[in-house]
Amino acid sequence: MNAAGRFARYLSTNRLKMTRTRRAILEEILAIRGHFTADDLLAHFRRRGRDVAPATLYRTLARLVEAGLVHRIDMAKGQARYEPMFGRHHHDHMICVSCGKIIEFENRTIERIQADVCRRKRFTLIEHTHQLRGHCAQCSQNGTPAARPRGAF
Amino acid sequence: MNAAGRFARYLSTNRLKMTRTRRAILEEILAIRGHFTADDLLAHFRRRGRDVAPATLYRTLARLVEAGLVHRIDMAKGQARYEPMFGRHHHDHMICVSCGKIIEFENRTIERIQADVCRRKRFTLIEHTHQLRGHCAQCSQNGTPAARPRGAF
DNA sequence: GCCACAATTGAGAATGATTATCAATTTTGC
DNA sequence: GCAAAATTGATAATCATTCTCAATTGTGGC
Repeated sequence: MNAAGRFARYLSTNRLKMTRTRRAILEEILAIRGHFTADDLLAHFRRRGRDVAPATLYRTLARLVEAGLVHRIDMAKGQARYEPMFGRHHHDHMICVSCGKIIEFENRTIERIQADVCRRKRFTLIEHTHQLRGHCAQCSQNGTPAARPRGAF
Repeated sequence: MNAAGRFARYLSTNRLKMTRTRRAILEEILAIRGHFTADDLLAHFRRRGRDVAPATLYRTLARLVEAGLVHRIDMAKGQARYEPMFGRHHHDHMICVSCGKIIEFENRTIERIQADVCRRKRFTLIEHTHQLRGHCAQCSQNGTPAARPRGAF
């Protein structure tokens, strides 16, 4: 089933409604197709004359995350990032602290070990975050002294 | 060298000063010896009559983190946790979403694969976060329906 | 297709952890 | 002991996100 269909199903299952605004937000996300912030989306809408209230956008993003159609990446500070998860499988992120680029990676072995660790501790895993922060290839090459964290000497 | 000594060294290296307040904060952390929030520390001080301004505490915690003596655990929401790192090596965390308990784990294989992944992508790793969220042994056993995330059906 | 009712929206206020500001105070190298 | 530089604390500011609530919009049942 496509994204809109899955969202519709999720909504009706939870006695929620498929509204014009929700449809528009989902379409916008399909169009962006990368990592984005709530503000990115709001800007897109503003540029197109269609104005969506921040509160509404945040609410809809929360529903999309619940529905499993969008994934939220909590950053240590600043705005959270979101990414569509339509027909994609789980992956984790490397975040460049100088240019902000997000690089995806996935590793089945890590996931497997992680599951083992949980089993051993009788921990029922719901979700996990695995973020690597550092400098991407370009930024390490160019040297970015300004981005070197304080106290790293 | 002990924690106070290492902090003193870090401070003088960076032209910072070892003050009465900083010493008190470090001592308090040594006494707590587990995971704690900034508010936990503030409460401890208040209870003892010694009042420390939140701004000062946050500043000092930042310095301790920079000095590598304390580790900051960024939570998806709410206050950050801190933990002393005096003579401990790196580990990651399982966080119980119903009782808030933090369980530590460490796995050399995961760390090694992680380093491999970075090398392959020419990514210069500075730090990483690996958090597993779910229910701890006690909470899974007791059943905690209230904590079941929305949309998990 | 209409209706009643529950869900949604938007505007704006509120939240809450953390950071910035700045005058008064404390450290420290010399 | 002094001067310069760093720190403190009180308070205001930040800022992403959530809450509130009245007005509007979908929807299941008829």
